[in-house]
Amino acid sequence: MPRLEKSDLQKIVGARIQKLREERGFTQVDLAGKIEGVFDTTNVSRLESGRTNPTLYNLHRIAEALEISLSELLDISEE
Amino acid sequence: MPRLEKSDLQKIVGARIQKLREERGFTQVDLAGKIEGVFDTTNVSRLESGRTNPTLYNLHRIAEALEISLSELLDISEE
DNA sequence: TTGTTTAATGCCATATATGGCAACATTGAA
DNA sequence: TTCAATGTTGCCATATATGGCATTAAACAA
Repeated sequence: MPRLEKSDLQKIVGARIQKLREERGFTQVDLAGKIEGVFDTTNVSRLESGRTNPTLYNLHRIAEALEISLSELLDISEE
Repeated sequence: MPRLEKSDLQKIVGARIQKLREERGFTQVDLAGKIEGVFDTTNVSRLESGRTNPTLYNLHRIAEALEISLSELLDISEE
């Protein structure tokens, strides 16, 4: 399969975050609230829709809030 | 174990990149050259030393260059 | 209908990741 | 010694992630 472009990677990871969030019955506001420290709900929406290129630390904080490891959050081998 | 702070996470991931790079016998210049597109060697040094908070796409490109999955690159369960 | 919840989006300001280059120190080979 | 290779750091400019807020729209309930 071809190289994953930046925007495609963002979309895949964003869709994965959304799927994991919905599986837990969280709204975007819920998720932002569970994330350690400051995290704007606007950012949840942007990340889930793949509009931005998230940082390591934010991915880590999202994984924490979803109670999953960073490695599992970024396991996109099924995509 | 306590929450991982931002700078600690950066250091752990940076050390992991360095370890994987050295296992492959690459210099920082080699690694930067193997990364798809533009990637400055200065950035390799900064990321390995944990001074910056890398983005998803750059972590993906580094994983590609190291011929490892993104998920494996970020598997820090041993740290 | 009206009101609420949820999510997306536009805008702006700020913080910071990165590119790029120069300077420097260290190491080891010639 | 001199030279090259390697890595770090400081600096600056640019790109972009994020915070924060307002607006909009859809879905649904009262």
